[in-house]
Amino acid sequence: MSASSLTTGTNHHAGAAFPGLMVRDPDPTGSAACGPVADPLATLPAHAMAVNIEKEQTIYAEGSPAEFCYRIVCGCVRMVKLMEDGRRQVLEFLLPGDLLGFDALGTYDLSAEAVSPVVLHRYRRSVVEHLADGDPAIARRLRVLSAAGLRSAWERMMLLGRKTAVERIASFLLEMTARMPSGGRGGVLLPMGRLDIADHLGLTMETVCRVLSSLRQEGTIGMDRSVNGPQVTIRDPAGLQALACAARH
Amino acid sequence: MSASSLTTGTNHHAGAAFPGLMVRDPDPTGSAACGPVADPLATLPAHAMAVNIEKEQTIYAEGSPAEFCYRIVCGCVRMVKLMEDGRRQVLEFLLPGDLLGFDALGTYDLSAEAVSPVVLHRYRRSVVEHLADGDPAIARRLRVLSAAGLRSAWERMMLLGRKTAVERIASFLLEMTARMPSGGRGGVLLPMGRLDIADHLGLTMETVCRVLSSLRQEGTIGMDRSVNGPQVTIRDPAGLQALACAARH
DNA sequence: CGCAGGGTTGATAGCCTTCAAGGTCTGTGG
DNA sequence: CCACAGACCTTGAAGGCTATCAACCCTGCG
Repeated sequence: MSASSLTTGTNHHAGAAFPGLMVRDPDPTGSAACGPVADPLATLPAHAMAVNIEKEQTIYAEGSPAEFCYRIVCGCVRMVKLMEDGRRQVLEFLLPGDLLGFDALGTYDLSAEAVSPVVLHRYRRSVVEHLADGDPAIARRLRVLSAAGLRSAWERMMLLGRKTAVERIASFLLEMTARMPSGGRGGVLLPMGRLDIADHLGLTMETVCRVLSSLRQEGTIGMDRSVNGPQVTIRDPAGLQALACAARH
Repeated sequence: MSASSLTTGTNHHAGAAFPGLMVRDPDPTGSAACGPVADPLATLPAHAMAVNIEKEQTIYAEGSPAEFCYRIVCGCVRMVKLMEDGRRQVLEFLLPGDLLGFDALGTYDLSAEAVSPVVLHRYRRSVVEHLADGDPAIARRLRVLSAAGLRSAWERMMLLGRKTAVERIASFLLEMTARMPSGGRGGVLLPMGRLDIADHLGLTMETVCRVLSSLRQEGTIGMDRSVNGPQVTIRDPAGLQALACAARH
């Protein structure tokens, strides 16, 4: 939204286009925005190297040295944390335009895995750090990105700590429709499976299924089987919105 | 003058003048640390203004314009998010040495409230931003702080999404003992009430009580009533550690 | 056609919440 | 000194929400 030049082409892989760093970005300049300003990170792509990742493959693993950071060109990535026990938490899903690894600190603290086939631009972290040292605007931009990450983490902590299953699913669907390219109107094509959604929302696969089914029966959403996976359609956005926040009995 | 002047007031681990935005800070210099390096933020206190806050008073409210940021000199602060519904999530507790508001973006996204009487150093955010623009080391330091905040947020999301009540309490006690000044050995004096703990861990007050009671009966912890509140003593750290991670069935 | 993987639905159990009552300590005033 | 109110904490009993276990469906594929 903020960088309109980006969203013009649906599949912005056209070499010249340099999309902004994050899909939703409250304030690209960090403060006192006055009209459309060039993204300080626009020079970054000059240092990029394209990388293709197959579905279900690991981009980087928790604990490994953080040498690179990435920008997603297309596809969907999940950020994962595991317990020895096997329990899993998907901390977030990343979509085209999102950045990953920019906030690493020596080693990665999360694993990054491809939910679908993914195309990335890869940058050397040392290069990015060097650029930031030389340009306060870039440094500021990186701080803004981290701050945005913190905000979304806090929002999700509220979801995990205090919301019911129905509220979590409703919130998730609304968030995804807002972030997905085709999210303008009804349909969302969720690239991730039920288990990924469950591990993202602190639920089980079965509960996710049950809630989705009941939402469909109530007419709040629709579910079809598209060619490349299950498609969810929002039939009653207002209803979903109501469920997402205030749905305690 | 120097950073040490800040920490003198509180018995805080020496050297770590600025333990992460929220918690501990793995690598103060950002990367390639070679021995003890002066904290880039050491010059900050020159711009500080001391502020006293009474117990249960609000330092700043969610949604209000973010004009200031703070460093805690002594006392305990809780960062809170509310739903219209009244449900509450305590996203984190901040202790002496911790920073708050440095990651704000126009407006505060969380409320900051004093759990106990609190003394703060207050900085104007515009000043901090200006300093960061002029000194890459400071800018880098701020990025490291945000990254540390993200890590602790991810850790807590795992806790909220996937851990049982016993595991949450055990994790919480261990984290607090590690962070509290007197945490070297057995006892921790928890400054916050049961309800705050519950809202931090995504539980109810009653569940917190029950789990603490059962831990006491098992001899894992001890509970005494000190002059300024309930005191928890860790009698079996290894046992707690075991409960914190693997306690399913 | 059989198989494998993901998704859906059902029955039961368990963890935690909810509702409720009792307990302990502190401070205040008679 | 004692009574009493109030805040906070603790414990008990019942119920609900979600997990667990299990079966079944559906699609794609060899």
